[in-house]
Amino acid sequence: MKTEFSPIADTTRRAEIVALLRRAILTGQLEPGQKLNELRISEQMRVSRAPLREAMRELVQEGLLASIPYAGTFVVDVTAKDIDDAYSLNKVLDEFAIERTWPLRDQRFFDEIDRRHEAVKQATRALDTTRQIETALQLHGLIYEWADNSVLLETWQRLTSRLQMYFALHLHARNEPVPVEDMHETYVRLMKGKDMRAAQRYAREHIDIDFEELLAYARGLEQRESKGAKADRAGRNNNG
Amino acid sequence: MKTEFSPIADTTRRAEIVALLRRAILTGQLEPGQKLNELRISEQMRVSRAPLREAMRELVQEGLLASIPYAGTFVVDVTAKDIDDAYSLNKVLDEFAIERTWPLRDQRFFDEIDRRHEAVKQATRALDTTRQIETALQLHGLIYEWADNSVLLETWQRLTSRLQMYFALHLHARNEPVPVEDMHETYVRLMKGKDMRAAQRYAREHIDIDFEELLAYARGLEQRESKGAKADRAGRNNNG
DNA sequence: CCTTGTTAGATTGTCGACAATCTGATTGTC
DNA sequence: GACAATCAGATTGTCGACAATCTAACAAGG
Repeated sequence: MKTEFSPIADTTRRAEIVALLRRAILTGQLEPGQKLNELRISEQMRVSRAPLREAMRELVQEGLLASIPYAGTFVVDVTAKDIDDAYSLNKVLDEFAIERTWPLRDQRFFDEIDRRHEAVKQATRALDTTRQIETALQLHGLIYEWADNSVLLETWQRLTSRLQMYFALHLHARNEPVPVEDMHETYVRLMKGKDMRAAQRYAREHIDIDFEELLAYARGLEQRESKGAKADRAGRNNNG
Repeated sequence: MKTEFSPIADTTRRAEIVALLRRAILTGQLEPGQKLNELRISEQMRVSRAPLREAMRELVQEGLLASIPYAGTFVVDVTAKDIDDAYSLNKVLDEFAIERTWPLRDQRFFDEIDRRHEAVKQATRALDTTRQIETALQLHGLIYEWADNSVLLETWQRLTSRLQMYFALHLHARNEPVPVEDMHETYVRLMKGKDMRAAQRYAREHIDIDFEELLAYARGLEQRESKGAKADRAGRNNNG
């Protein structure tokens, strides 16, 4: 037989802790700048500190946490500039991803983009903001998964996770009804069409719309100078 | 007084272990696919396994190691496609980095680019291949440091470290005299000039030259299927 | 009042030992 | 001889305890 098996699930506590913490950060359960007390968390999770600490090191490298030796590990405090940086880079990467994906589109691609689009619409109807963000990013991520470039995909995933965190926080703070209109209809149609340039152009503008409001919100928070921000700056000194 | 102090050095064993391992991988002391035995390494370094394991988790997220639960942690086995992926992405990023750096160039920039160029020339004269790679990448990295985009810089650093590893391995394997000619003269001149498009164009071609040979070498190794390659594929399953 | 030295408590970093899992050889069965 | 079951050794994952370091409160001195 020629059945395809996907890799088996990670069965280490470490992996589960990583997943738990990541989700907590990305959904805004853990706020930016907040300190993570190892003993407290390990007791809550009924785990020793060893796997917890290893999990935290992973998340530090992933860019979601920042640590200062002997002081603690904190949820990163993303500044408006970080958002802006990610946003401008995203525009460039999108263009590249679409270019690479374009000749590789096939029926499976079309089915998948429809499936993800459907997921967004469903979350929108259900007024589930968190899920809406998640599905929208997954829809957007398809071009990165399809571009057949592992480094590009990895880059986008890193970029994305931090954006998701801020999107979630943003909506959580405003706590207003989700726009019911579907902004992705055009995007999907263009990605299935024949004009690559048009798709690239629209992706750029599409990003603009999504980020505009987020940026304004982030700038509004700029006065706060939490400990997480300091950790973010001090944490990365790989440039010896 | 108004003296500026740089952050104090990390004084944890973990940080030193990370630096040690990273250097060993980037210089080719540790070969791709090689398994890292925790007990053996911890005894050699005279540390316990706890900080060593934490250090290894960091390097896994950094993309230099890959781990399989209960099987081990391995030096990543970069394939020709990985190189190709990184190379094509690098072209896009270079264009972006130059665009962002361009209006920010000042006297300090010119001084710094000269300094780094000088370091390359010195390493070339000294026939120190490892140092030559290191300095060349640092010269190239200036546009990323100057572009004032933290996400971009981070992306480039990740990209770079894997390339450095393979460059080192490549030269180590061939063990032939270093080209004495200076390929960076034109690049530096253009980066100091007034024509941004020309600089971008040259950067593209410059990358082409650097990577051409490396890619051919990597393709030649493609027959080998070591355990590290499997680990590389199995290690990343963040797409739930 | 401000600064400096001291100290107790809390938290992070590290260690050595134990449990869980994998690998490869060995044995027994057909 | 081929194959499955078993077992011993090695290696990774996890635990609980101890050491190193930080923080904040307090006292002493100017």
